[in-house]
Amino acid sequence: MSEDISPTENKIITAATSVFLKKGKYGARMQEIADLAGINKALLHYYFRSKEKLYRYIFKLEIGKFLTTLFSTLKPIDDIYQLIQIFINNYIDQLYKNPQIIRFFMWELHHGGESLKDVFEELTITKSKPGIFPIIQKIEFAIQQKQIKKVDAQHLFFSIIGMCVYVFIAQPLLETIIPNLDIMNPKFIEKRKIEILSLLWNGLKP
Amino acid sequence: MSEDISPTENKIITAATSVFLKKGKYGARMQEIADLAGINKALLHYYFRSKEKLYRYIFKLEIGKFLTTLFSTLKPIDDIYQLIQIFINNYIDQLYKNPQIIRFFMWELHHGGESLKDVFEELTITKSKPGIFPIIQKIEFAIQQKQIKKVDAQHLFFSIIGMCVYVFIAQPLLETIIPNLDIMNPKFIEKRKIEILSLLWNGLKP
DNA sequence: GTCTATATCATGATAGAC
DNA sequence: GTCTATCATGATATAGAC
Repeated sequence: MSEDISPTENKIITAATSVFLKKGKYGARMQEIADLAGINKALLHYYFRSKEKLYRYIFKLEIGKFLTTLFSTLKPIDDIYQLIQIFINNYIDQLYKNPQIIRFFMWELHHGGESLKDVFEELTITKSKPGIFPIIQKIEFAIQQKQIKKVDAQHLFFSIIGMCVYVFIAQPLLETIIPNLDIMNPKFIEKRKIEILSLLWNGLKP
Repeated sequence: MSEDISPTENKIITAATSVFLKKGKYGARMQEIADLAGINKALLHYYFRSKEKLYRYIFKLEIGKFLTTLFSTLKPIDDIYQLIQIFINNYIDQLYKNPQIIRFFMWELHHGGESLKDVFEELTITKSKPGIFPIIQKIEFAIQQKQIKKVDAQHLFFSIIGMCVYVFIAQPLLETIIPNLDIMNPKFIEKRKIEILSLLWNGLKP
C-alpha cells in the first residue's frame, strides 16, 4: 500500500480504510477498527496517536489515489471532443469503482476542516489560478479555435462534473423514489456516459 | 411555523433547526439546542422524547418545505423551454436561499435511514412510476412533438439537476482550489443559470 | 511492540421536586 | 410544564506490565 510500513501498520490501514469508508468519521469506532485489524485499541493509539490523526491519514491516502488516477490520463490528449469524452468516462468509471469515496468528500466538504485543502496542496493542484486545470485551458483553447461554441469554460467544467457525479451522490434518494432504477448496474453506467456526452456535444459543437 | 404549537415548542423547533443545520445530526448537542432555546435539556426530552425524534421532526419539516416550494411552481407550464428555464431558476434559487439544506440531504443520503423515504411518502411523491415527475412526462411529450431532440428523459432530468446542484455541494472544495471564485455571489448565481440553460438548450433544440 | 486494565470525559436520558 | 441534580453509557485515550 505504501512504502516502508510495518505489517501491523498495514493491517491497521486496511482495516481503518474499510471502517471509515463504511461508517464515516464519527460513525467509525476505534474498537471496530482494532477488531478488524486483529489487534487491540491501545495499539491503534500507539501507531496513530488519535482517531483524528488516523482518519486524516486514511482520508489523504484515499482521496489522493482517487484524484491522481482521475487526472493522470488526461494530459496527452489534444482533441477537444476526445478530451471531454475521456474525462467523462474516467470520472464516471472512477466513481463507479469507488462509490464510497463520495462519503469522504461529502463529509469533508461540509464538516471538515483543512484536510481537503491539505490534500490538494500536497498534490500541488492548488497552485491553481483559475485556468490551472489543464482541461479548462484546453476548453478555452478550443473556443479560440472555433472548435466549439463560445461558452464560459469554468461553468462548462462545473456542468460536466455535476452531470457525472450527481447520480452517485443522490443514488439512495433516486433509487427510493424511482422504482427499477439501478445506478450501479453497468448498463446504466454506460448509458449515463453516452447521454452526458451527446447532450454536451450537441450543446457545444459549432 | 406550524399549527397549534406551544410557544416553548416553537422555541425548541427554531433552535433545533438552527443547530442541526449548522452541526449536522451527530455534531449537534442537545445542550446547545437547549441553550439557544433558553430552556434546559430536560424540557427537550419532555417535548420530543429523544434526539433522534427531534432530528427527524426538524428534518421532515425543512425538507418538506424545500421540496414543496421547489415543485409547486412547475405544474402549470407547458412550453418545454420555459419549463426547463423555470426549473433551473427555481432549483438554483432554492439552493441559494437555503444552502444549509444540502447538509440534511447529504447526511441522510449516505448515513440516514428511512427519513428521506418517509418525507417523500408523506409528500406523496413516492407513488412514482418512472414517469411520475411531471417534468419527466413533459420532456417525453416534448420529444414526441419534436420540440426537442430525442434524448433519454430520465437521464436528461439527472443532468439538469446535477448541473444545478453541483456548485452548491462542492462549494467549499471549489472555492479552495479556485482563487476568486465566490459561489454565493449573486452575479455568479445568475451567470450559472444562464450558462446551464444555454448549454442545455443548444444540446436539445431540434 | 503488544497486551490488559483503567482513567477520563462527553452526552443523551431520566427521576423527582416544585 | 419547568427546573436541578444525577444516572448510565459508550468512547477515546493512557498507564504500566510483559
